Amino acid sequence: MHKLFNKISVKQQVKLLKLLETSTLSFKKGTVMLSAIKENIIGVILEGYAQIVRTDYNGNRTIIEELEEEMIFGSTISSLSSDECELIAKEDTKVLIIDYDLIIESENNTYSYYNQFVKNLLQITTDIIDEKNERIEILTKKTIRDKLLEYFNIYRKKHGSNNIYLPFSLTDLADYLAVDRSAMSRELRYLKEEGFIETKGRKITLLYG
Amino acid sequence: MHKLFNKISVKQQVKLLKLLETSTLSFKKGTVMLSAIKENIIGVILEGYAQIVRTDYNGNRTIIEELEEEMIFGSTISSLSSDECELIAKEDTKVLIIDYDLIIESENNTYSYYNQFVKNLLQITTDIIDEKNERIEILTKKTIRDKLLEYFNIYRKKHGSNNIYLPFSLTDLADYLAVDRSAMSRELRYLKEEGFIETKGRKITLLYG
DNA sequence: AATGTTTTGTTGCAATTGCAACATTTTTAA
DNA sequence: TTAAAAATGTTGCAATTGCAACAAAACATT
Repeated sequence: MHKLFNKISVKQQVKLLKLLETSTLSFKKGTVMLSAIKENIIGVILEGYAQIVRTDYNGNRTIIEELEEEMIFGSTISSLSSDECELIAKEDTKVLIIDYDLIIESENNTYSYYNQFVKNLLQITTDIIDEKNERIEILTKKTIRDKLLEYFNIYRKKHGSNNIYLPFSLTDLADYLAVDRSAMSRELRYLKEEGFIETKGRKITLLYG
Repeated sequence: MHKLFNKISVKQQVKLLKLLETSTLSFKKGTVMLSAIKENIIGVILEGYAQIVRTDYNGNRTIIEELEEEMIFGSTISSLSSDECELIAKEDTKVLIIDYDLIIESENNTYSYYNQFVKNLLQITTDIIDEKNERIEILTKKTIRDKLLEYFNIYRKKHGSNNIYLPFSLTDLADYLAVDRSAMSRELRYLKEEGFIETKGRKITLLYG
C-alpha cells in the first residue's frame, strides 16, 4: 500500500478516491502520456514503469525521472517544467491521477480520511525537500572530487556502511552530479590511485574515515 | 497574517497554537539560538531579523538563509544540516516555534482549523519544492554563463519583465549559483560587452529575446 | 550464440574556472 | 562625519573541466 494512503483503511480509500474525483488511466508500452502531466496533478504509478523525459532546444533528450511502481510524480512534486517534458510508458502502465487543486480547495475538512491524506502528502513533500537539499548540497561543491565525496558521505550517513551500491549507472551519476562523464571517470581513477576508494562495477568502497 | 494561518480566524489561531503546544521565544540581538533548530521544528519569525549561518570544517562561515519577518524556517523546510548550522538573531527577534512531529502525529483530525493548517503547510512545502527545483535547474548548467542566463530566464518568466532587480548582492548571487564571485563578475562583463545585458548596480536589463 | 546497443574507460587539448591579490566604490555603524 | 567593513571590479595564472573521439567491456534482445 502506498505511503499516500498510510493510516487510511481500504474502505476509506475508496471514499477518498471518489471525493477527490481521481481517475485511473492505462497506457500501452511506448505511449506518450502527454496530457497527464500538463496539468497540476499528482500521479501514482500503480503498475508498470514510466520515464519523464526532457527534450531541450538542441534536441537532446534526458531522462529526468524513472518512475517505478508505487512512485509518485507531478508538477507539484518534481521538476516538470511542463513545456519540454514528456511522460512515457516504457511498459504497460497504470496510473492514478489526482487533481492537486481539488485536494487543496476541497472544504471537506470533516472527513478524517481526507485530512489524513493531506497529512500523508505533507510527509511526502517534506521528504522530497530533504532529497532536493541533498542534491543542492552536492551541486554547490566546486570540484568533481568534492561532489563525489559529498555524494559518498551522504550515502554513507544514510546507509551506515562504507560500501556504496550505486542505484544507477555511472553515466546517470554524472548527470546527477551535473558533470562530464569522462571527467568524472578520470576523477574516480585518481581517487582509486590515491587510495581513497576501491571500485568494482557499481560497488564503491570507501577507504577513508 | 502569515500564509500558515490562511483561512484560519484569529480565534481559531489561538486554539490552534494551544493545540500544537507552540511557544514564542524572544532573543536579544546577537544571540545564538542554537537549540531552536536542533530539533524537528518549524519556526516563524514574528518580529526581527535572523540568519542561518554555517561554519564548515575550514572555519568558513556562509550565510545560508536570511530570515526576515514573516519568514519560515526549520529542518523540515530548509537545508539545516543541524550539525554545522546556527541560527543567529541579528536584531531583537521573536520566534514562534512549532513542533513538527506534533503536527504530524496529532490525531485531532476533527478540528477544521487544524486540518486547514496542515493544508496551508502543504502549500508552503510544495512552493519550496518549486524553488529548490529552480535552483537545481540552474546549478546543473555547466558554465557560469548558462547559469546566469538560466537565472535571468526564470526571473523574467516569473516577473514578466526584462528588468531584473537582484534581491541580494552580487556576492550572494555568486553563492547562489555556486560559482566564484570574480569569475562571475568577469562573465557579466562579457555579457555586457556582447550586448546581451546592461547593468546598473543591482539592476540588470536583458536585451535579448 | 550472435548481434546490436549501452556503458565504461581513456586521452589530448582547448576552454572555463577558481584562486589570489589588489584597487575602488558603496554601505554600515559608531 | 568619519572610520571601518563589505561589496564590487579587475587581472594573471594554474588547475580543473568539458569536449571529442575512440576502444573495450557489459548488457540486452532476438
